Amino acid sequence: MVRRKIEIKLIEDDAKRHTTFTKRRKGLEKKTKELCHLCDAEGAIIVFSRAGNVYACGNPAVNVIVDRYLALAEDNGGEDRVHGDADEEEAAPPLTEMEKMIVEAIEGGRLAWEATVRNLGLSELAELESLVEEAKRKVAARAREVVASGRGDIPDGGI
Amino acid sequence: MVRRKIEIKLIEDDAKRHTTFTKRRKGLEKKTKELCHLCDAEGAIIVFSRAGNVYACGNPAVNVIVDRYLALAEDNGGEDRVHGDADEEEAAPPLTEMEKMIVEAIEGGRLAWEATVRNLGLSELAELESLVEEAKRKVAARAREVVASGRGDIPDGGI
DNA sequence: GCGGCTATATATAACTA
DNA sequence: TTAGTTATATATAGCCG
Repeated sequence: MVRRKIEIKLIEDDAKRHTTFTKRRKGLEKKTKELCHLCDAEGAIIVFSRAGNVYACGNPAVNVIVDRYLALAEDNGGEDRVHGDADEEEAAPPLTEMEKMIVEAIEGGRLAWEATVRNLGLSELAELESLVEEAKRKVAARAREVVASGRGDIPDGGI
Repeated sequence: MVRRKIEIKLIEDDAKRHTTFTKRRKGLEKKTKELCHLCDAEGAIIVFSRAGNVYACGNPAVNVIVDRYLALAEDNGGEDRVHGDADEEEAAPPLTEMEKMIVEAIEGGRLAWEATVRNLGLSELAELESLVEEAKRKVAARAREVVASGRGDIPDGGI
């Protein structure tokens, strides 16, 4: 894909293969997140390297996606590829409203604390309150950092 | 990515969002397969559209990948120890206490304030800061509410 | 082995049929 | 809608430090 086109076949050289694995895996993760953000979708990617290491990332969480997939797969006989097609858009959201809000709040950078907070108990509230305090400090610190560096743009292609 | 750059934010228009979803999903599937072939890896990608439809593909099979993932996740007490996760790598700063606590307090999912904040520009920071402020007020308000009602449990399952 | 740095190969947003 | 087309934005293979 770049300075020279390559065939999609096993890369024999260990070092090269590992480098490619790392780069492409990161690219996949980035694109997975982009898809979720752009389309209000939820997904996860799980990859096992040849060495057996696991790399997974997902929105809202890999476990959530996996569990839901398994639940549906049972109904479908566990096919390699499940389809639901695109005609009946606007079906019931798979996630609860609260989950969606949290996802949006956190992943999308927009907060919907109202609903989130409403579902917390006393202990969680106390904990969360201090966390919010801390979060505020970090945001402020980062803001100063940005101002100090004289830049107001986004450092890298971050999502 | 093309005739005009777009920001990675929810696409409001239904038709456009769906088109993008389809194209990007296919692109992801293609790249997932390429990664597997190039690096002798095994992986799967699972995506739920907003409508709740599932799209999954993997090598050797989604179920195999999913099962192996779950087996590993169990040994590790969840996905916390799994390599890649949300917005940044494990290589980067480890989870802060704040992150861990928020994760626990809210959903058991994951987020990475540190990484998120690090990728924000000035305007986004300003916005986030005010949101954090607001969140703090709401948490406090809710805390008083809970105390007043003499209960510390969760109102109801939904929202 | 990681983090840049290009030069290309791909992916894909907007458009058209 | 569901496909092609095209012009750009991204991803990334091969190198370096």
